[in-house]
Amino acid sequence: MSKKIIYESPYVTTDTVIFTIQDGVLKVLLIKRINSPFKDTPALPGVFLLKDESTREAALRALKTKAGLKMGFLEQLYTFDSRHRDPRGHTISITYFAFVREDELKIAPIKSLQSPEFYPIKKLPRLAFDHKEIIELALMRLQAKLEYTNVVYSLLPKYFAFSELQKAYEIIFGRKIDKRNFRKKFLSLGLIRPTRQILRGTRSRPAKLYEFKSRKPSALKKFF
Amino acid sequence: MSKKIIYESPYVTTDTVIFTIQDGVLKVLLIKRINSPFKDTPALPGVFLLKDESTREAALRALKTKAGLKMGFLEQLYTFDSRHRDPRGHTISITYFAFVREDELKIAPIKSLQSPEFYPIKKLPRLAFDHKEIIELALMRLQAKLEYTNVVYSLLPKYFAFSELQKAYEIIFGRKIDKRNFRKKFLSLGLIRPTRQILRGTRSRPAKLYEFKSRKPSALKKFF
DNA sequence: CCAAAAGTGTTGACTGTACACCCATGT
DNA sequence: ACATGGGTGTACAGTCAACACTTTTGG
Repeated sequence: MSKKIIYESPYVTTDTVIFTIQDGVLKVLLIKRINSPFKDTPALPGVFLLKDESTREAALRALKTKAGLKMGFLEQLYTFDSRHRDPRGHTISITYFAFVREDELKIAPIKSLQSPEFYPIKKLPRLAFDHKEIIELALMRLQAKLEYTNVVYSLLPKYFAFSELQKAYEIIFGRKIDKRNFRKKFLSLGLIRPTRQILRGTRSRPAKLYEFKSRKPSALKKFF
Repeated sequence: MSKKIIYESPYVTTDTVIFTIQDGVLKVLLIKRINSPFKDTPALPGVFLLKDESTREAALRALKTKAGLKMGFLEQLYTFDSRHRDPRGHTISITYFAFVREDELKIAPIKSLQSPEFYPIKKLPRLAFDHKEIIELALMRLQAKLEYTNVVYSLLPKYFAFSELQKAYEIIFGRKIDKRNFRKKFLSLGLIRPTRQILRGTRSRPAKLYEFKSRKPSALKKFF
């Protein structure tokens, strides 16, 4: 029945890619490693799995203890298991990713913090382990997500101008989009509605503010 | 440096969903478990990971030893880690999936076989662990793959009639497709070319046979 | 000659894309 | 008054879906 299992398990870790937009640039959250291997090298926040801990729980724990970030939703990205990805021995990493709005980026001052910082994705330093590869995959998934789902809402505040929405898309895809076409297309999806709020004080014409009808993830038929 | 790691790792397994089309029906490969838990219950072929074995290698080993199937390509599906998915203790499973053509289904007679059999996906028996959930996810991915990539080639022989191609799509999506529109759309993708081969002996008009220009996986811009 | 599947085009609706000017405010 | 970003419509091209009849063979 519950016979003792004789196989020797590999080490199991999680690593998480947190994206945000800051100063008009897409950034990822990295910490500085305080131990060998790769001491002092930037890396994704990750931890070893504890007994009976799910990988998602472990990922949230890593974000909280190493980066002071309290996240809700995380989506599983991929499991990395190349044989020599960790010099400490056979180690697999179940990776997650998520996006946060700038105004949610309250990094709490905890003692265990490991110099968390957001780095522009265009200018990443040399990273520990295979974390560069993980970030590249996460970026592809982020773009795919924007095309097929309504997840942009997690990058925007409750009330937002159309131009902010468009800018988020432009930053993540790295190209300009036509204003009129974008507005038409996005409105036709029926995901957002105009509000009575108006954004003033911008030394230009005030902008009508919109809000998402729902802030639950849902898949779309077509997008870009 | 290489300090001894003190965390206790969960058990690590792999499970694989192999799809095929047989008798005009989509089927998955299952084995019968020979040990507890879930003794004699159908399950996906899977194994515990060995020391320094990659999860993909382990998945291939499971297919070979438990089902006598020698596979090439496997694609990672998802990592399942619900806390109580395995009564033997904390166990995560990295899952894979693939499709094979009927004529590749040479199940080799190996002593270790565990009654491998293909089951119609519409009439699955009660399965061990969370394997039903795994199969459901794999089916969704299979359908998505057909929409965005050229992977159908792995379900078809080298030379095939257009109607065979269409039937593969109809079976997997579970609905009829218009002959003329399908032909136009698929030809416009430029993935296949007509050959000089002709399929005769069908008591109806002979069919021109086509072949894929390339049998490497590649992503398409648009599809269905 | 009959049954069976192969093969073939047109139309209308919709979707995506390119493109340029006026508007409301802050300074 | 001017600088700044907000807001709007049209026309063309490409794509998708609906739809029915003729052709070629085997039996």
